[in-house]
Amino acid sequence: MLKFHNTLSGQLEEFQPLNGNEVRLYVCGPTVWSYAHIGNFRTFTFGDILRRYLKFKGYRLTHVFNLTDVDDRIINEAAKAEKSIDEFTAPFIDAFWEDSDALGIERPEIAPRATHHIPEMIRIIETLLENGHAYESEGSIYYRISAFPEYGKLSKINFAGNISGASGRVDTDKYDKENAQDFALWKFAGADEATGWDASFGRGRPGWHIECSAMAMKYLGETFDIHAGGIDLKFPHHENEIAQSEGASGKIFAKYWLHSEHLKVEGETMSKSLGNYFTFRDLLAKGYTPTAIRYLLLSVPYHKQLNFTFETLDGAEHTLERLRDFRKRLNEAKLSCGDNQDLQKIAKKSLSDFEAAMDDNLNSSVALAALHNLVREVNTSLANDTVLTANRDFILQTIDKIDSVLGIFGEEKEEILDTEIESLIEERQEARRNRNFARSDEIRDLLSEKGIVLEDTKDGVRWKRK
RNA sequence: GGCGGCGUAGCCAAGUGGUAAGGCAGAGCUCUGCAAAAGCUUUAUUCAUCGGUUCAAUUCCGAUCGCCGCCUCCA
Repeated sequence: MLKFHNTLSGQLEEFQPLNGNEVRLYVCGPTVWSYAHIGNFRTFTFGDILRRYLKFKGYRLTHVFNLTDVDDRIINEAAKAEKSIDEFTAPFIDAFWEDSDALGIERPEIAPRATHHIPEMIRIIETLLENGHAYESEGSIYYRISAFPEYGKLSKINFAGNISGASGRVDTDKYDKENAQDFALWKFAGADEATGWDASFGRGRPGWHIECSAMAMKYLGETFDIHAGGIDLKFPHHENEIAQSEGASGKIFAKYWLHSEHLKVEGETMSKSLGNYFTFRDLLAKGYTPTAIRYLLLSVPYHKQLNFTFETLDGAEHTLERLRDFRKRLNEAKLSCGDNQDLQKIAKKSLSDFEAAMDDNLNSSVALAALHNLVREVNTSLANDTVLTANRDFILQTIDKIDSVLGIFGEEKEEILDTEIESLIEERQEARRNRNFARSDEIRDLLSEKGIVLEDTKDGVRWKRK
């Protein structure tokens, strides 16, 4: 039975879709004003695990993942670069999908962009103006918190206990708002401003939160199943999405709210000033592989902070090598016909352990442990020659099922060596048969320089790339 | 000032009122002509500290120390 920790209730809840076997999922995507960092990708990897696990459970999925391609930062940066918004964001959008694909993050069914949904946002704002949930002030449109008594139900923020502007970010004098907590739905844009859209209530640009309300409701309906995103979006972004959407529709916006915790780097907040800020691309440039990064990102349950360290990332590289070696070895092993019932049981248990772990609010740590236990057991059996042909098929199927969610094994590709290397390996085997170890060691060193590692096993020589 | 989370072996970590998953690193072993690689085994009398509740606490309660986050830029 699949259970999620629902931020809305603050409790672990059994997951029950609103409509039969169909799940409608919205995950907040990136603001495409620069390259996404590994913290961003922790959340997006979580979204991917959520998506894949829902499919694993047999649900039919509509997954919407937005790209925020308009906000003040983008407008300013684009202006600085003397580019249009589209020109400015295009390379970052391309880069984002490139990174995302490399990390094995499945493409969502729908990936809408804010700039393509301005009319939808305008319509919601019109509705909110009509029903008294919004008001105009100095050309901008604000949401009237006092018209939505449930405001705060997601983040559970006690506004009474707060010092106004405790974070130093609230500039209450800047806008003429009825209430300091009221937030902008539409920001006035004067005729001199390059970026603006015309609306019945005046020219301007959308506030940050309205895009998600508009795109979620357009593609998933006024009420849908799951809304997910990073913990920092809980307030104000998601709180405001709820206020806007429910204020306009009068219906519950999303049934389950899932939030992923942040990652830290070497125990500290990731920040540019600390010099521990890494984009996905930074890590690739350091020689790390996308799957190891993915492994690290999913090795800790999404709802707990993850401490990213390079020691762990090095470890993840090795762990993945072990997993891939395992699958390859199992595939290539010379087995006798038959079916070892003990091993079948072990494989079945691993799969059920995996599922039980994921059912428990996506506990990926325990899910990985189930996989590792299977690998260890089968390795032992391989060494004892107790793996039989039927076991291999079943174990490989089990691995495939688990990996349909984790996505860490990668494609099993037939690697081909060039003939020069192949003949060197053959020459070394010949030298070894003739006990010409000087020559065989020489060849081994030569191959090592070429990045080929040899493994002398009792079944012959195996090779792999470093 | 308000609110939330965390502190488990060298590192990353899961976890539960009944005595500590998993991965990496380390060590030992197997294999090997020797290596390497690979595989296996092993690694916390103990879960920040101090009290309390309990037959029993890492797990519940309280205090203390330390770390992280949110309180209208944020994944």
